[in-house]
Order: sequence, then C-alpha cells, then structure tokens
Amino acid sequence: MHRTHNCGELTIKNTSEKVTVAGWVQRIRNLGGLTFIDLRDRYGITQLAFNMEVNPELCEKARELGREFVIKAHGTVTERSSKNLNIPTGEIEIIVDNFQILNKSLIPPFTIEENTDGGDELRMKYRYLDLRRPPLRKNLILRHKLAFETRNYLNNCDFLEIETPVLIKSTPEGARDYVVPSRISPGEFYALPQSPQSFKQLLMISGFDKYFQIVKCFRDEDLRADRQPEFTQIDCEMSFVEQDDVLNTFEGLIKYLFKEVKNIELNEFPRMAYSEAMAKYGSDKPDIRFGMQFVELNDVLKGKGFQVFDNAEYIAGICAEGCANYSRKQLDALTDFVRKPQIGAKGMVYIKYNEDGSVRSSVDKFYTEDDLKKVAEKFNAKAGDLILILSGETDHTRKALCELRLEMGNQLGLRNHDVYAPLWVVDFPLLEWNEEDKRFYAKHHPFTSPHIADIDLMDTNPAEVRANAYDMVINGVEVGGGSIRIHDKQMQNKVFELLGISNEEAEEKFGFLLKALQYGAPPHGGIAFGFDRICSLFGGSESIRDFIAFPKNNNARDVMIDSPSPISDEQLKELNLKIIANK
RNA sequence: GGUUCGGUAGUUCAGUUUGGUUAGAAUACGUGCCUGUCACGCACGGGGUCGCGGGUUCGAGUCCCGUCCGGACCGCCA
Repeated sequence: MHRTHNCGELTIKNTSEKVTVAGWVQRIRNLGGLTFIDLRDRYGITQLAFNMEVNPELCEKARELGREFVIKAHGTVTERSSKNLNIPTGEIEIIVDNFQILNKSLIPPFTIEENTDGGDELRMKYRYLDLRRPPLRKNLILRHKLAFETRNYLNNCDFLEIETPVLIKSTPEGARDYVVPSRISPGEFYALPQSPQSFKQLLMISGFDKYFQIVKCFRDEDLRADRQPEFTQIDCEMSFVEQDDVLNTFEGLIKYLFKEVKNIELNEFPRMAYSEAMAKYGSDKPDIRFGMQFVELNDVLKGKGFQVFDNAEYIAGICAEGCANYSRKQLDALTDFVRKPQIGAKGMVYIKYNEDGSVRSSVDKFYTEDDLKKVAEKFNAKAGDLILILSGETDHTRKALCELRLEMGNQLGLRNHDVYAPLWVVDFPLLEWNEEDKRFYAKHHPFTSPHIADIDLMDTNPAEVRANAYDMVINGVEVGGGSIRIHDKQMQNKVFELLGISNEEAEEKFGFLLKALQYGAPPHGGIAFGFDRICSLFGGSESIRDFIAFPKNNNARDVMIDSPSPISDEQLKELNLKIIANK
C-alpha cells in the first residue's frame, strides 16, 4: 500500500476512488458511533472517517491513536454529508478500510496548529515540531520560491552561480569574525566569511563577468529580530559596468520577484542621495510609504529667547496631519517616547494648529502666534495638524526625529505591510569619521570606489568624498547594498592610506587582491541582498527568524541542539588550544 | 557593556500593587457518554520545588539583595 495522494489534493472530483494517504494525526473527533481524524501533511488536511456500525474493530483501533502519530490509511474518497467549505478538501472524506501506524508520537509540548499555545523559547527548542505549523511551513515555501526565482532571473541574465570557500581569512574592519582553529597549522585560524567580497572580485578578474551566489555569511555581533549570526546573502558582481547598470539589473530582479511571487507590479524605484535621505528622513534607509518629511527650523525659531533652541545646533520637526486634537496624555506619551534612553532626546516641543485656526504650543511663552504661524507655513500645515519639534546636535536629533516619525507613522496606520515603497539611496560618503579612534573607517567597505568628481577632495576634505555606493531600501528596510569597486592598485592604496591601513597591513590582509588587481582587473561592481530580510519583507513580518528553518536565539545559541558547547580535552589538545577563562 | 519587560500546572496566563485558609482559569492530557464532527459537545479526574540562592517576617508566589534564563531595544553590525 503505497501513498497515492497527498493530504491537500483530493476533492469531489476524486469521489469513489480508492486511495492511500499518509501523514500526521492533527486531531481526533470521537462522536461515539463516528470517529473523524484530520490527517495532515505538508500539502494540507484530509478527513478520515470511521463508522462504528460499518467496521467497529477499525473504529476502536482509530480511537487509540494520539496527536502527531504518523499513519498511512487506505480507503474510498466519499462526498461528505456535511461539508466544510473552509478547506480545499472539505467536501470529501476518506472512508477508511485499513490503516497502519508508521510511528507513534509523544504528546507534543505545544499545540501544532495555526495559532499555537507555545512560547518562543519552547518552539525554538522543538523547532522541528514548530515547522509542522502552517505559518512556518508557508514561510519556508516562500523562501524556496524566492531563491528559485532569483536563480531563474539571474540565470536568464547570464549570471553564473559559483561557490566560494567558507574557511577563509580574518579581515580588519567591519564586523567581528567567527574563527575556526586549524589543527594542521597550530596556533593559526581560519575566519568564516562576513561576505564573499574578495572572492567575487577575484572572479571578475578571472573573467567570469557576471557572478552570483546564494550564500551563508557570518558575523559575530549581537543579534536583533532582523539580525542572525549566520545569514544568507544573494551576492552578485558584474564586470564592465557602471553604477546605473548594476542598479537597473537588480531593480529588475526585485521587480521580477514581486511580480512572480506576489503578483505585484512595482514602478521605477526613485533614487535619493544619501544627504537628501538624511535631511528629509534622518535615516539612510527611509520608509517612504508615507511623507511627514523633516523641515529644518533653525531660521525661524532661533533668536527669540528660548534658550534650548537658541543653543541648539539643529532644530527640525515633522507635521502629523490631523493630530491637533492629541490630548495632553498622548503628547506626554510621545515626549516619553523620544526621551527613552534608546532614543535620547531631551524633550519635545509641539505646535497645535487648531481647527479654529488658532495656534498653540508648548513654548507659547517665547513665541508669538505669528512666529508659530511662520513655522506652520514651512510645513504647509493645515488647520487640524500637529507639529512636533526636536532640537540638539544634528546627528542625534535627526536619529531621534526619525524614530518619532516612524512612531507617528505607526500610530496613524501609514505603515501598511501590503504597501511596498522601494527606493535606491545613492551617493553615500566614502568615509566615516570615528571619534573614539580618531580615524576614518570605510562607510561601505575599503574596496569601494570614490566618485570621480570628488577625487580631488580625497586630499583636501576626505569626509566630503562621495562613493559609488548604493543601498536598496524597501519600507525602511535595507534589503541590499553594494558599490562600484576600485580596480586600480594606486587608487586602492590611496584609500587604504585614508583608512590608516599601512602598506604592511594591506599586504598581509589583502595582498592577494592587490596583486590580482595588477593582472588586468576589469572595472566591476556589485551588490549583496540580505536574503532573509527579503523573505521576511515578502512574508509581511519584521522578524527574519520565522523565515529561517533553524535560527539562533538572542544570545546566538541554537537551543535545540544546545550550541555552542564545550569541546573535549582531546579536541582542544589536537587543536593546540587552552581554555583560560570560563563563564 | 547598557535600558526595559518577563520567568507560577505539559502549555499560555491571572494572582504580586496592599505578605495571611487548600495558588486559580483556559487549553493540553486521562476516563466515561455521545452517529456528521471539523477549535465537536457534555461529565468527571490527575497534574505545581510559584526559575535558583540568600535575607526580612510569627508567616513570602507576593517585600529586599544576588544570580540564572528568555524577549524587545541601544551600543555594535565595513
């Protein structure tokens, strides 16, 4: 008795066919004379029916089954006398004439249903059971589809999928590396790749022209809902291209995925300079599903005797449409929100443009109604709108105002999961000053090429140099980023110089790449997408964990297999390692 | 490294503010009844080291200190 059908495909059309199905017992409903079993597999649920009058022996046997037992059943597809139109197979049932227990099950620690009663930790520990639930099953099927269609699109564009090594070399800058001790070379370590960056550049030098790889990457940093220590990138690189070529090719990929997987047609992605994104949204990954752009107010609010503003480097606000009726309590809650340590604003000023045309603010002492109306004009505010203003040091204030804008977007329901607003953020700065170390770091990575127009600035004002670097942002999520690389050794050396990387260090860490650049490296550039984030975005969720079959928890632990874990003294000895500190 | 929320039945939670009888609910589990259920229904039943350690008290799930574990976030993540 071989399986002839899955549990999702039998319908009224199969009536009176003899079939064999297999799966897990989802639920047993024992009505006395009748017993029903919902049999579940990856494809769906099919009802098995047992009748005490027809076959009492088999019916008794069915009643001994437990949840999650694995069985195989043979019987006849029959139209139900009372139908369940909520499921595709709901018009039929299988009148079972014979079944077999393939395996028993312990009672599962949580219910395996659409909405489980299990908590996060328990579900992680029994991930293989959680994955039986429809929501997670759908997520992994979605992931498969996205990976499949990505390969489809890139293959049609002549990209080759080429694997790069996982045991590689630790690199300076960037995230912490995961390292692997070498047994054969005592005292030496491999590093796991944070990305296949160097290798894909080498493949361009090898002449492969268009490369991609759906590949695991590793970063030893603290986790978030959207950050795992091992994650998957769609890593891509192209030769003989300029920025526009890369942007167009991969805008095409994302549009293709939306069309194929969600049947959504996206318009051309707007391109926004980094400086504009920071000025209007206070973020390099703006959520442009809604407006509420920043308006800078230094010119209208300074010099009226309000010390906080007079002493502020930067004053800016947002206008929340129709919120002038916010109560004192709501405004206090917003003030508390921006004063949370994670956001760190000192306070918040509001201006209410009331329905009756009057203007009231939390700083009426210092500003006349005319002053405040001038502010309202800057926002093109209408009667009924609420203006929220923060001030202080520019970067901090922008960040806080960005959080406030997103919070208001949430409160006003402007961040709908079913709406997708993609854009390119371009013209990132090449370098980023680090006050602690008193040196520049690469904003993207040290192989990113500078704007040709800004090359003179590299000597005079490095902080102002723009890079040929770009991010794709959808709904405030950075889904991908890349750059046109440096393909010239002199330029690469110059950038290392700006980054304070000595010749010796550069030679030690990237000697292979610097050497390769001298053997006819073509101009090239590329992009890497966070595949897990793309999956969660398509699935309408904030957390990438629900789209990874076996994710790690907040402390980078796999609680199911209980890893990381100590290794034996023999293993340590073989690796020439000694543990000097335990927690 | 920091902020914050949480840990009570197999599970999800209430109870902690204001210390006081035998720690409850739902669900899951077990037994019985039930011929059209599909979250079946009804009845009965078993099930607890209140995370752990210490302290205050006549008395601690409840208050204090410490610690462990988990979630979200900040720092960090080229």
